Formats: sequence, structure tokens, C-alpha cells
Amino acid sequence: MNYDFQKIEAKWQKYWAEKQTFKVEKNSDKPKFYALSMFPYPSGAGLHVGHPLGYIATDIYARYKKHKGFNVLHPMGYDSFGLPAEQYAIQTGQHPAITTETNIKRYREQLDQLGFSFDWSREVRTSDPKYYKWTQWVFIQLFNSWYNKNSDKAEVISDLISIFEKEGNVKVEAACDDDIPTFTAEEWGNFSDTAKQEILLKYRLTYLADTEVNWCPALGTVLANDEIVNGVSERGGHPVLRKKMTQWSMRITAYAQRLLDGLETLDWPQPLKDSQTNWIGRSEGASAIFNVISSAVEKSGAVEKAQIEVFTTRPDTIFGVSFMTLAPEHELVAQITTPEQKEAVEAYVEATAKRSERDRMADVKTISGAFTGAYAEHPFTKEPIPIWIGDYVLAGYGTGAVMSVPCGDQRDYDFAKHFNIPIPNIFEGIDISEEAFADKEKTIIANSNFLNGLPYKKAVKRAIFELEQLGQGQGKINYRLRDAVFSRQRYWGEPFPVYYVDGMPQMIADEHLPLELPEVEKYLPTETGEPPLGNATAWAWDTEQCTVVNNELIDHKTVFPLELNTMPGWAGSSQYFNRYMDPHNDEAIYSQEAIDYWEDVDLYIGGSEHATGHLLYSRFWQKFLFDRGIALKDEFAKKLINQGMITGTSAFVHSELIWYSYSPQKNITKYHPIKLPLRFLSENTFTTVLDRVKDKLREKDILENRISKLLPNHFNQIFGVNNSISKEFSGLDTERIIKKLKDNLWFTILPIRVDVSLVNSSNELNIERFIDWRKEHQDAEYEFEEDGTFKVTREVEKMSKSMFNTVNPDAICEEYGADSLRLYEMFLGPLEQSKPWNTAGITGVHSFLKKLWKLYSAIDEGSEPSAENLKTLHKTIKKVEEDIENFSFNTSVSTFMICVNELTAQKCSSKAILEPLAILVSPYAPHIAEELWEKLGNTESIAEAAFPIFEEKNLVESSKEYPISFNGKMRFKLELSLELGKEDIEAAVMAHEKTKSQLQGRTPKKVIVVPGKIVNIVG
RNA sequence: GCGGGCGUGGUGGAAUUGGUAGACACGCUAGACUUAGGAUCUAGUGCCGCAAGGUGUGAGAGUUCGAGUCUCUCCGCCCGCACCA
Repeated sequence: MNYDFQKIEAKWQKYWAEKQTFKVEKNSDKPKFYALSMFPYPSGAGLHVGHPLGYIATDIYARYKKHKGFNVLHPMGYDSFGLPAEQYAIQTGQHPAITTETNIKRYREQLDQLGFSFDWSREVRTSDPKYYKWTQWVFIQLFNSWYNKNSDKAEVISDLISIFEKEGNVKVEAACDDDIPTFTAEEWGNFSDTAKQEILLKYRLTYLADTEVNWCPALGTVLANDEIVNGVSERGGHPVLRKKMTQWSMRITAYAQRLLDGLETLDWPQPLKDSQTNWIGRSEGASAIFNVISSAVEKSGAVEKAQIEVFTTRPDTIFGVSFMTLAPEHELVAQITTPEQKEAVEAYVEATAKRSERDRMADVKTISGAFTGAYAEHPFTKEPIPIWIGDYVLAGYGTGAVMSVPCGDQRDYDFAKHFNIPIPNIFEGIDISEEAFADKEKTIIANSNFLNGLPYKKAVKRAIFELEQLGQGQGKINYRLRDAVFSRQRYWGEPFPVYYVDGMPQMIADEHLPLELPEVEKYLPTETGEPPLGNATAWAWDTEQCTVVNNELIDHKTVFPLELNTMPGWAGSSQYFNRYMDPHNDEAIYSQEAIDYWEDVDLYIGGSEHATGHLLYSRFWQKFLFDRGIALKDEFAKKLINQGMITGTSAFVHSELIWYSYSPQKNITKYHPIKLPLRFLSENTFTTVLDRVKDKLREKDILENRISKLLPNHFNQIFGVNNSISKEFSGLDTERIIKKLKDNLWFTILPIRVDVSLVNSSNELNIERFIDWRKEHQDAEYEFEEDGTFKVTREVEKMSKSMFNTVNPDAICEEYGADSLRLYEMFLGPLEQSKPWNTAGITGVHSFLKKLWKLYSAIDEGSEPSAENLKTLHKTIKKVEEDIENFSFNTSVSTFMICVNELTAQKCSSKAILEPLAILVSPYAPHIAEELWEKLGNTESIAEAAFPIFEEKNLVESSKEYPISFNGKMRFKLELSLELGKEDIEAAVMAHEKTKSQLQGRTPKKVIVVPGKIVNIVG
């Protein structure tokens, strides 16, 4: 009987679903194991072969653990709120819920087809009101909490209120806004209710504040720092501006140190930990306060009192300060600027504000700034120090102001040189005429009063001590991490359970949760600029106590406005792993029994792109839930693995030289291609033409691999080609690109992407289908290869729909089956490594499965396994077990192949061998394993079978084929008994014919014998 | 610039952690069976060489009886962060 994988796979998928083989309950005597894959956003494009890689790995491990006797929780769900469904809704009017439902259905079909051991009874969807009820609930808990720095944990806000009532806020040490005035218990009592709420808001772990945010006009929403890549939005690549807005924020900074410390306890990949460490960005130093002194002209009281606080990691260089620099956005700028400098400063501030984040990032080299006319007093020398503004100082880091030490910091040095500011030298024996000196280890301080002669570390300590004596500074630890903006001006997200009374936010009572997302006519902002929820006329939320009408909440008599922003994408994913433990609980986020039993995730597999997003926010929420006694562990996942990306092999055709030139007379953004009929070059001719023009191109300072990436936007407009943006050019604004292009005539070979499904494995293009797909190329001429084919060129890139290089798992399941796909994805290479997809290789694992199938065609119940059979089986058990424990799934697949090849050669038909082998294979290729298991006469699912036990005795050998090396190089092999001792081995080797011919009469200096391993003769 | 990772055949990748480099596959070559082959089977396949043999893990040095593996220097590639004071 043939291996009819389609029939077999359908049969067992149905069986698992009907029998609920992988449904798991917490009531169990077995030890628990929680295996989790990152849940997907159900995009319209469906799964490509890169997506299941991590799921397959988790599934293998989960199935293995089940065989090993664990009670395995292996759930799956959907991160179903998000931008694409909303963008689609804006374009088509289709409700995101409908799009999402359709996509989920498609995802589910594709996932089912791959035979995963998910417990689907525990599915969660972040956009399901039953689920986001608890996202809203966590938000409320955060609102009702503050961070006590003394106990170093989050505590309920009512405790803080009691403290205020008893003793005011003088003794309170909290992670909070730094502009809170001190008050006594009596003063607190006298505050109005609104004033109290305003103060409390500054302590809460989620708070409403005017924040400088990343505003993305194209998306019409704000973005978090991790949602911006290279100065543009992660989704869509749109420009991002800085803007002040009233937004909800999450006080993640309160947890900066604990998030850092916690990393040490986690078995997570080092690169991921490093990027979190980097993102948190702890640096030790000091804060110092410089008093602003009056300018020569104006002496107003306000200016006299002004102070500038700076953060520095080099307090030891404080005597090297020759100026100060403020970020242009710094709040003191307007206050301290003198009338003479007003014009220049305002012009500079305005010019900086206009520049996009991306321009500013790209343009690091240009030095710019303005003098405010004001001076600050040096804390020690009392000398006046000029105060400048410059955009090399970032408003968002530290205090937005620096003490500039040009001799010790290259940026300060460059700034000082540019504006002719003195550069005093405070380093002993160092020449600073060319550049600043920043080597801490070699630092000896000079010209610095009490710091003279001290090395770096001692000087830092002393400087901090002296600053403290003056009351003008102290040691300080600064973090790069910012509080996370939590409001999005979007429709398709969790509504905030918030309404406003006298402008102050109030939480909707728990019993009214969830506050469901209302229907809207349009998914765009309202005409008055409110978020899309402003369009809602009826909220699907009514209770006896209150009702919602026209975005306002009415309780009996009063009308209150509702919060119209929604939560960001990461809200729903920050606690889902806990919710899986008890997903249908309506009374609580999860029951105490559930969290007591499942505790935390034992194995979490997912992509490394979530390093500073999901994985950081989730750790933050988990620590918060832990502080409040809701979670059991303060880290949610013990072990984490980042599966590597499966890259695609993009295909290109190349059209010959397209000429175009810049025309100064016309609109500056237009380029004029000199139109030629497109001539498509096949692989070989492409290379030839490329060679021909290479020198020419070099003259113009372009390398061939960059050609395609020049001016991506213009290529898009002119040729309709989708190009990735090159690093070299992405930073430049249009003006600069034009400057570069001026007076140049440009030409190139234009690469055009081809859908990989139009190309066969020999890189031959199906021209008919290509023209059918891209009608605009129907008149093109083709330069064929000598054999009459037209070949594309290939390049390995990220697998993505926009690059037309995705490979769909459905077609592969159809042709080879899910077991083949699973095995092949594992066989490709190490899990963590990124590797290119190449469908051709799948025949290898597929024929392995056929051989495996054949091996079970004649099962002999009674036949005793031979020693050889047992040896093959047990070395396989040993290796596969080790491999799974080490997540080295690729080598297991090889091991299976070797095992089946050997057993086939041995003509093994013994049930005692074939039965355990089926169990070994089952985590990898579960469908065929179930079928073979049934053929062996079993009636229960193989998933319930115990993993075979390795027995060393089957591997014991009596002899060894010793490699005989001369000077470390293996020359021949010699079979010798393992019972022989060193002397016997040496004697046997020395007596050997080949030894003599190798030595050619010389006497060896030394003979190394390692019994059971190797013989090395040194001559 | 800072931090991390990597470099092995035509390709994906193995290598028991210092002990036979290239397992297992893909591809390729030859042959068998076949109406046919993108099916199946057999043999071969790092490079040079007819062979004996030599040589070989980015380059160079070092430690060692022995190095893909450890140490140092250099080169190249990839990823993350990036004016972070």
C-alpha cells in the first residue's frame, strides 16, 4: 500500500479534533509544562512557509513533553486588534471585525492543516470583548496603583491616599512626575477634590499627561518608540513628527532597574537580552545644577532664579565645562534668552521644529546652534558659562541639557570649534589640539582644583561629593527608557474604560466591563479632529445604573464624556499568556487555582523582532501583576527561543539601460526618463551588460548592488517598482538627493521583481504568465539565453508579500503533506538561524517518509530484534532525546534518516523495534506516526504513549576502528579490540604494514594512545 | 561609533564540545529499469592528481601529541542601538 499522506493526514486531524486529544485540564497528578508560541496577527495574506517554523518547533517540544509524562498546556490564539484591518476598513468600509473574522478562519484552516497539538478550547482573541474585558481590567489596576520606591514595588493608590492624609507627601518616595509640590497632611485635606485627583494622577502607574509624542500624520495616530524604525513608522514607512498631546502613558520607567535585573534570571537569547539592556539604557553619573546668572543687559527676578539641571556620566570633567547646551525644546530657552539674541534663537528653534525626526537623524554631521545670550554660574569656579542651544542635545534624554566639556567629548568639541568657544584642557599629558579625549581608563585630571591628579573613578566620586556639599548635585542613575505612550487615535483597538468628570479621568466600575467598542460610520477622525470613536453614536453598553449616549456616559442625571482614544497593539498581548490558563473565566482574569498550577510559561518561541516591544511590555505588566499579587511569578517565561527567519529567494528580471536626467527648469522633484522600449535581460546577458557598464557606473560612484536602491520613491512613481530603501539614501531629504544628482546624467539597469510562482526551479521565467500579471510589459523585448529560455536572477531577502517571494504552505501540503513540510522546516537548519527557503530540497524528507512507510509494510509481531536492530534503535533514542532537549531539531531529522536507512538495510520487521520508533518520530511527523501506530495494533492515540527508554547496554561495542594519525593527520584505520590496553594498541599499530611505510624507517618520537578514541604517532 | 553574532563543498548544513572534517539531504555525473520521467534503484561526488599521494574549515600567527573548535591580530558579512551627554 502506498503512502497516501493526504488521506492519513485528514484522518488524524479529524481524530484529534473529535477526541480532543490535546485538551488539557489543570487537575492532574502529572507535572505541568507550558509551551507557548507567540500568537499571530491574522493578516489578510495568510500564512507563508516562514510563519509555522516556530509553531512546529513548539509543537515538537510540546508533543515530546507529553510523551515524557507531562501535563502539557499548548494553546493558540490571535492578536486580532491592529492597523491593517483598520486601514482596509478605511478604504473599503468593511468592518474590521468582519475582515478579522475572515482572516482568522483562513489562519485556522492553515494551522489545522499542519497538525499542531493546540488545545483550541483555550483560544483567545484580543479583539473579543470577553478577552479585552480583562485588558481593560488590568488598565484599571494600573490606574489604581502607584510605585513605592521604598518597598520597590507597585502598591494600591488607596495606601498612598492614607499616607497623604496622615503625613502629606514629604516622606513619600515614588516613581512619579517630578514636578509635584510638597504638601502636608493638612494641606492635602484642604485641596479640592479635583486638585487631589490631579496630584494622584501624577503618581499612578498609568497616567494622563501632556507628552511629547511621535505623531504620524499619514496614519493619523501617535506611535511608541518601538513602532518607529529609522525615523519612519514601522508600518507603512511614513514620516513621524514630534508633537505635544495629552495622552495616556504607562509608567514603565518605574520598573527600569527591575526589568534590567530580571534579565539575569532568564534563559533567553543573549542578543535579545542585550537589546533590552540597550533599550533600557542605564547609565551611571551625576546630576548637577547650574544657576543661571543675569545677562549683562537684563536683570529680571525670574532669570536670577532659573536653574539648569544636567545629567553627566563624567562629573570628573566638570572643570572642563566651557559652555552649556540646551535642547531647542528646553522649557527655559524662552525665559533666559536675551533680547539681542531673541531673533536668532527663535529662528533656530523654529527651524529645528520643522525638521522631521528622520532628517535630524540623518544629518548628524552638520553642526548648528545658537547663543542665548545668557550665562550660568559654574558651581565650583563661579565663572560665567555661556548658554547655547543646539539640536545635538536631545530633549527626550536626561534633562534635555548638557554641561559641555569640549576637551572630553567629541560632540562638544566639534560644537566649540564651530562656534569658536574656548576648549580648556583638563587632562594631564594629553594633546587635545586635534580631537577630544574620552578614554576614561587613561584619564588623569588636571587644572581642576580639588580633582587635580586624580584618576577617573576617584575624580568622579570626589566631584559628586563636592556637588552634594554645595547642594548642587548628586550621584544619579539615568535610563534611556521612556514611559510608554498608551493612547492611539485609532478605531480597531481596546476602548479605555474611562470617562471624564470635570476633565479628570474616572474608571468605569468593574461590573460594567467590558466597555465594548461601538459601531461607527466612518473609521477616520471626526471633522473636529477627534479620534474615530468620536463618530460613534451609540455605545453597545447599557446598564441599569447608567447608559451611554453620543459618547457620553449618563448615570441617572449627569452626562460625562468618554475617552475616545483606544489602546495600542501591545495592550492585548501583554497578559495573554496568563489568560490562556483560564480563558473562559468571567469572574476573574484567571482563577487562583489556575495560576497556582500553571504558574508561568516554561518555553516561549517567537520572533526576535518583539525584543523591545511585546517582550518588554509583557515583562513590565507581569512584574506589576506580581507586585499586586495577581501573578505568581515576576517573570512570565522561563525560557525563550527566537526562531530564525525563513528568507525568500526573490526573482528579478532586468531591463536594459534606462536613461533619465534631472531637469532644473521643471519641478525639482521630477525626473525625466528617456523612454526606450524595455529590453529584458536574461541572467547571463544581465551579467554581461552589467560588466560593460560597471566602469562607467563606478565613475559615477554607484555600485551595481545599489543602483536599484537609488531614489526609491521616484522609481516607484516612474516605473511602478517596489524597491526597498537603501541605507545610504534613506537619510537624505529630497533637496540633498537633488544636489547630488544635479549636473549628472543617470542611467541604470532597472530590476523588476517577478513573483516566484512564475519561475521554475531552474530559474526559467514563464513569460506568458508574467505578461499576464504585468500587462505594462507586454511590448517588451526579451534577450533569451542560448538554449532559448529566459532566466531570472535571484536574491535572498526577507519573505514578504511585497517582494513577491512568498511560498505558501498550502501548495506544499497538497503536494507532499504536512508531515513532509514539518520535517523539512526542521531539516533546513538550526532553529535560531535564519535560512533561505528552497522548495527543491523537500523531496529528500518526503522520500524519507516513504521509506519509513515501507519499513512498516511487513510487521512481524513475534520476531526477536537482532542486536544490530537494537543498536540502531537505541542510538536513535539517545540522539533524538538529546536533540529535542537542545532544540537541535535539524539533526534529529538526519538521525531518523540514518535509522530508517539502517533498519531497511537490516530488513528489520520486528514490532519491538518499529513500535518505539513510531513514538520517536511522532513529535516531528505526527500523522504518519499515528497511522503506523494504528497499523501496529494500537487503539489509543500515539500521543498518549510513553517515550522509549534508552538502554546503554545495546550500544556496547567489543571493538573499535581506530583512526591512526601521524603528526595529527589521519592516515589509515585499524580495527582493534576495545579490551586492549595502551601498550597492546601501540604494539599492534607499530607492527602494522602501513605504519612502517608512513615512517619510512624513522623512529617515532612519541606515540599517543587514547584507548577507545585515537592513536597519534609523532615522528 | 557602541553592543551582539557569524565565516566549513556547487547549495542547506553535520562534527560526540580539543580526537577520523564534510554526517544527513539538495544538486550534479554515470549506469539500470522504463513508452516517458520532475518516478524508482545502484555507484560516484571537497579541491589538485591517471594514480600513489598531497591538500583543505575567511587570512596570518600562537598554545597542543593533535585545532573547524581554545588565544591573539587582520579581513569580510549579518543583526540590534545610535548626537544617550
